[in-house]
Amino acid sequence: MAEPYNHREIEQKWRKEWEINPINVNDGKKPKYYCLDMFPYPSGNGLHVGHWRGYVISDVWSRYKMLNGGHYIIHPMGWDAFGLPAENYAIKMGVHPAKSTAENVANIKKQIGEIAALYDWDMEVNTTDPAFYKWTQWIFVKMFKEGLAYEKEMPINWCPSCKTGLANEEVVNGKCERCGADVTKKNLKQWMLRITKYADRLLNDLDKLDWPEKVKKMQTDWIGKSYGAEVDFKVDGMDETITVYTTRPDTLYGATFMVLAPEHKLAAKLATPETKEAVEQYIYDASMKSNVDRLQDKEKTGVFTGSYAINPLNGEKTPIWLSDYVLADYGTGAIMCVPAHDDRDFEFATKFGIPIIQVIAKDGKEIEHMTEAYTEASGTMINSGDWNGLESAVLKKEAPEMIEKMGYGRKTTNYKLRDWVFSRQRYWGEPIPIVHCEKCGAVPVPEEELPLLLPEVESYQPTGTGESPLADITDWVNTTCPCCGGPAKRETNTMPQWAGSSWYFLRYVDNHNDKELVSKEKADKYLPVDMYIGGVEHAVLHLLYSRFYTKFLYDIGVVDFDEPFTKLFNQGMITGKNGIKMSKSKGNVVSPDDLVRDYGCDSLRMYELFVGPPELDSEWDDRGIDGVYRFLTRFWNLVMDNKDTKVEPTKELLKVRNLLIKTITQRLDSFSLNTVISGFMEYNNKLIDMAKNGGVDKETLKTFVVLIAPFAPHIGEELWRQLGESGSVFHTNWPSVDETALVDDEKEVAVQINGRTKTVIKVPADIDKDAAIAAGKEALGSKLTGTVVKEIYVPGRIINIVAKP
RNA sequence: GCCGCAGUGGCGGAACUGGCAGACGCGCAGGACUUAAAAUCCUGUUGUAGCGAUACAGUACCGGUUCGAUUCCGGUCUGCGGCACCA
Repeated sequence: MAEPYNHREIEQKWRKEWEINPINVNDGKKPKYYCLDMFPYPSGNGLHVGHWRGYVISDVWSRYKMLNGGHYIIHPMGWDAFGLPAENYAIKMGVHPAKSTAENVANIKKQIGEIAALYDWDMEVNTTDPAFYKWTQWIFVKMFKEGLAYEKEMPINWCPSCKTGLANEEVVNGKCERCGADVTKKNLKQWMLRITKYADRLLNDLDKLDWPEKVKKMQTDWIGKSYGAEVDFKVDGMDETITVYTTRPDTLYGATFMVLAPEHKLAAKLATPETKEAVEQYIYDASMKSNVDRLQDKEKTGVFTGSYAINPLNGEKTPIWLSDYVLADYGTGAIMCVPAHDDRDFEFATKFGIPIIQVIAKDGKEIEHMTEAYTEASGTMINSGDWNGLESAVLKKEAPEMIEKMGYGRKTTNYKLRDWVFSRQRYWGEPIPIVHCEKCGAVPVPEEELPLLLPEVESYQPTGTGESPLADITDWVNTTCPCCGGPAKRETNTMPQWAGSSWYFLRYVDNHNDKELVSKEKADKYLPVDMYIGGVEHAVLHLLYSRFYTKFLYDIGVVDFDEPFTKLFNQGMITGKNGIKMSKSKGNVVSPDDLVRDYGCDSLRMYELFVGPPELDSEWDDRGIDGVYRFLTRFWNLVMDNKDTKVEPTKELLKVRNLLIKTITQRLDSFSLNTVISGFMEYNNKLIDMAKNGGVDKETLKTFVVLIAPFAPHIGEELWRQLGESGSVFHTNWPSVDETALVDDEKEVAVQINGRTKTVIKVPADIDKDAAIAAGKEALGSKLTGTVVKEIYVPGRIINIVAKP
């Protein structure tokens, strides 16, 4: 009897051995494969089984790429360590965030070590390391010089709990993405990044990415490109023009009123003496509303300014209203309203008694009593002067140009994407490297003076006034202007957490370079990322920002690719019972540490994958790991009991071996990792059975060991040696399928009557249809009654006899 | 409200391109081994009827296409995710 499976001993043994003789080495000849995990925020809570899953997936994939293709694997790990949680922790405990961050990093690094992943810790980066954020600041300076970073005073999203401004992407349902507090508006001078300049490229280049369609669609929707026209309306009796944006210029004849956002610059000016008071009151009320109030208001409100705009097409006077359903910062902040063909305009017109003119015939006619807007762009134009009789769908496309030719406006496009609010009024972030000089304005810190170090501070407490805690450090704030040498003040806002994570993946491959962000040579050799693995929650935040940064760095010649992540895989979340997200406060966090101790790393790795399809959320159930552990024990026994086998491979054994290779490889390639594990179990059962009845051959056992090695590296390596091999199992080649071994002489075919299976028979693989049908009928015997009307034979699968009684 | 994804045994889930529904695992039941328990091994496990081979029903619901539908089409319900007055 061979020795029993002792996971602790084996795992310790190989962990040590791999440390001395690393298996993933760059000999300069092997092709590279860059497999990247989204780097974690080093939280004090440590890792739970959900974090593990992503890291296991990427490690399995890395090891597979190493075996199948002989790649040198770039598989780094680092720390996204700036940001609010560390700062809040520091405030609470009175400890410097740098200190708590360092402790957390050490702890999580130890936990990650338990996964036995191939991480190359020589490549490690930390966004809070001055040697790293030097380049985060450098990118900002470059953006400033290119006109992509600019200052602007405007009402921004403000989280009253985090006491900082937020980017649009960080506001979810009117609430702060981080803490869930209701987001309000605040007027602040902010640094902005002109991401909108890249809107078209960010949209179009999605086509060349091997990403989940879901994420591409989310980015497409977020960018929100629309096609339409700007139309100029003259204000009656005033020397003013109001420009509106519309995607439905075909309905221009149906515009019966116009609405301006209360923030529109003409809003107050349009008031007449009679309406002045009401208009000013409305503008004031709107300015007091928070995002959440605006979202919760179901009923439309508005006020008539007393002025009229002239529809350029027919000269009609249309009343100008103000309403907060029109957004100030989209399009021109003013819209033409066609109540007959727009739901919102219909609601508004109905409430305030404004005429409704139908200009597109529905089902060929004019509706007598309109109860809702007809929003389809299909039907013939009516009540539309020269445009009568045209098709709405055609006109919708052609109208922008027609309007442009007539001189009433121009063809244009619009985006939902807004520029990126980049200032945070918090301590724990990269200082924005700008100096404000009264004479020279905003001046960047000279590149050779970077990094601009984050100074020590007495209190990290956010001030809540819109100023960063850095503003209190007068001897840091007061400086000289790099431009004129006169007295000047430093920018005291810091960058958002996304700043470092938008480009960190470039730095891993050249993390000690203090002359360049990344050297040309290394960038060419090792970048971009071939496979990026992480949660879907970053679909429009981190993943959009990273694409923007990469495109910018491409434009200024730092890298010669303009998309950072060729392939993306989003793993699902591991949740507690009933799909509840694992969190400390819910008390449902499952720690991997105990499971590793009791079952071993290999078992936990496999179980992480076995719980469900990797792209879907899965509920964690501790009990299931027993099944994987039993499987590994049985597999261990199978190999150990037969390691000295002298059995020659039979035809049957060859077939099983090649089917195993084929099944596992196919499922791996399609990322169906849960069924890879069930496949292993199935073939393990089969081989145990064959071992008892006639035995198994050594080559089949070796093959199995190679296939399982990426999933259970320790047991794989140990059994590989037990089978008499001297080198590492990871330096061998992924086995290939011998198709000739899979050719059958006989096939099992289901015999059906009217599509219902009655029996299964064996037929020669090359049998022809008539013979197959005859064999099927014979097998059915007396079960086949009535008149046969049709006979179907699908080679190797089905014989179906269609009979009528 | 709009867009996307999903709905299969007691549970997690499988089923390649329309071809034997429920692989694999958990749990459960029975048995073997044991003084006993744990571990391990064997057998069974969608429902209904039957001792039984077997028959019928069955992939959220209603309908359609097809020799044949978990898979394709139309409609309904439920759950999850994204967006949310974007003109």
